[in-house]
Amino acid sequence: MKQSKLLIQTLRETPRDADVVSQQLMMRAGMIQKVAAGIYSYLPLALRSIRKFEEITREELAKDGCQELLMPAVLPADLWQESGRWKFYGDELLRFCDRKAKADLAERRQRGETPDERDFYNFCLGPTHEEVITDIVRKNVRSYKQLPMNLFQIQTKFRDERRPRFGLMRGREFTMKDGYSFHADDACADREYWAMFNAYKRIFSRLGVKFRPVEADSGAIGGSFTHEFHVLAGSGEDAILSCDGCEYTSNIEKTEAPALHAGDKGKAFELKRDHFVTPGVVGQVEQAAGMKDAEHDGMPITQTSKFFLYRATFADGGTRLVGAVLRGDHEVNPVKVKNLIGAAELELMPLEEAEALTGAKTGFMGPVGLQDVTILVDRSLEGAVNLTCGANRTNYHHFGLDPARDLPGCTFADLRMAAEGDTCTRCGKGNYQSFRGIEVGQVFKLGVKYSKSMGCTFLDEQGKENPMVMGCYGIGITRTVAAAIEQNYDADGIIWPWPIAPYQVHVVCLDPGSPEVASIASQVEKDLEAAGFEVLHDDREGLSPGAKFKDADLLGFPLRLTVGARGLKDGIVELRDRRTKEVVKLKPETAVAEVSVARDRIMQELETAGGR
RNA sequence: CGGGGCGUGGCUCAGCCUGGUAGAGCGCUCGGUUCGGGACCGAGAGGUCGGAGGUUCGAAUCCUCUCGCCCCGACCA
Repeated sequence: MKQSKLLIQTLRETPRDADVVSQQLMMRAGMIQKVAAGIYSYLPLALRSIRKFEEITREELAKDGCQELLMPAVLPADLWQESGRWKFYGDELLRFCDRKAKADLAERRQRGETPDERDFYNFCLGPTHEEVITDIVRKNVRSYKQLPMNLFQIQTKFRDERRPRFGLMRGREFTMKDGYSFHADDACADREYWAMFNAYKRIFSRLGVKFRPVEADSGAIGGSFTHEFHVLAGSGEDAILSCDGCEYTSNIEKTEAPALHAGDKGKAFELKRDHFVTPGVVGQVEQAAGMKDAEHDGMPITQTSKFFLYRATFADGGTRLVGAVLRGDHEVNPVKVKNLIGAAELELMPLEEAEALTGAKTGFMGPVGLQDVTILVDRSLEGAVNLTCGANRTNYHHFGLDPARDLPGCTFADLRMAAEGDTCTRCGKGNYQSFRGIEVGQVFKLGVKYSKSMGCTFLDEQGKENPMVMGCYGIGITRTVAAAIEQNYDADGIIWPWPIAPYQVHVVCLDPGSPEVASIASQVEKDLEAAGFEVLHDDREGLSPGAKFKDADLLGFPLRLTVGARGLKDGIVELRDRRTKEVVKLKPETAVAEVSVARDRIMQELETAGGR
């Protein structure tokens, strides 16, 4: 491909509205162009990478017998009502109405009525396709003999994100591989789950990025278990903890926190209800230092406690107040609190309300004596005595708290945000290490949630009707391509992993005005293409060598082959590795052989550097 | 949705406070000199200053409303 004919405009400066590296580089490299917030055109270079990753995905899924199909992006409301999600999905579901519903709406308005327009929405843009696939399967599959079945599609999805950002990483429109499996029983669904887990490991390994499968939170009503696949990158939005002694790797939202020693486990004092006057003491550090009496001159921070008030909302619409008690230097993990009580939503109580409820300013709230509040205590405080806590009276703290004694009916559980350095709860030997990750895939055991609500059943060997057990498996295709850049770039531009590079070799001709040089460059281009390499030939005239090199670095193809009059005087061209910047001088006739050697070396490095 | 910021040639920005001929750099076109890490000279093309209304003799500039975009928070491939 001749670069002079390629649709591309590189930018020297970073567009102002690009905020993450992948977006900045893709825009500067002329790969994507923004059309609206979170909505992008994929220009030729970007599309090549996207297609390559799709192909890797297809090939690996085919090995597990998955079948590709394609469902519509525009979906009728009926199906979503059947699963119940029309009501619960929220504003991320972009809903609209067709001409018939519009006419109905207009007619009602004509009659002087003021109907709610939302009641007339009868279509949506699909953010995910459980409903449609379940509908297809229930219509076409009736017998256990046809199961299991694993179906997938690669399709443009739309989610009306509250805040689209980060370019392709969190767009509103994006390309996703979504797969769904159907099974006669749980055991079979579990086997498929692990088959997909392994397929995903193969897919991301082939991609050539560092990644981790991590145990994730499946939510209170979610399936029984789930793994997320994360590309490791400093700019990732998710925190991951990974044990350095075993395989346990999990999203910090879910990571089990070990119980740590807390408080004084010796002789218990009475809860001193006469309060310690602690004016101006809000933080735990001051609280610990401020606890003084005849026998104590301050305390360790591990003997203080902190308290959070939440309002939990349940699926049935009911609400409940929940108080969480943790050691003073620990962080609360709201996801654990939410899952423990089985809430659908959990929100930190607004400060004014919490102050009204407890009768104390922030910093002086505590769990003792609160009515109608479910009290949860982190398990690190189990057995602890002589803790301090807010006294629910401004400028006062209690001293001598024993949760088991002073908080009747409280529940001890793991409420804490695990932290780097904590001892692993699985092996008990290693310590957690922390990483940042970009979630690019998820495998999820759905169970019978959709098959039950939508009547997706089969006849078993006894002729008895059963709901199918389902699993679902997603990969954010466009996000993954962006994530690969987030992980692989330098000050000069992108460093493409070989398997998804738009082109593999960039032939840069420095003197296209010279017929001899131009013809050798074209010959090298032809030779490489004939050998199966994908080549972009920078044949543009009138640009200085520096400008061409800058562009080549920005585009970031793995290998650059420089063809210039200077080198050809000595009969050589130069092959440069984008990542290592190493240069090999070679004769043009040996280009194919040398490029092959370089490719083999790069692929070898990818294999050793990948995920585990 | 709450809080903050920004909309001026394709890109980055100045001009706005204090109203009076719409600017610079990059990119693009043409000519010339250059030519191994974003060269130089000259000549060009390209903008209803996000939109609507208002104040004024006169608005990119002041006022009102609106739309879009970006950042920070609660949600997610």
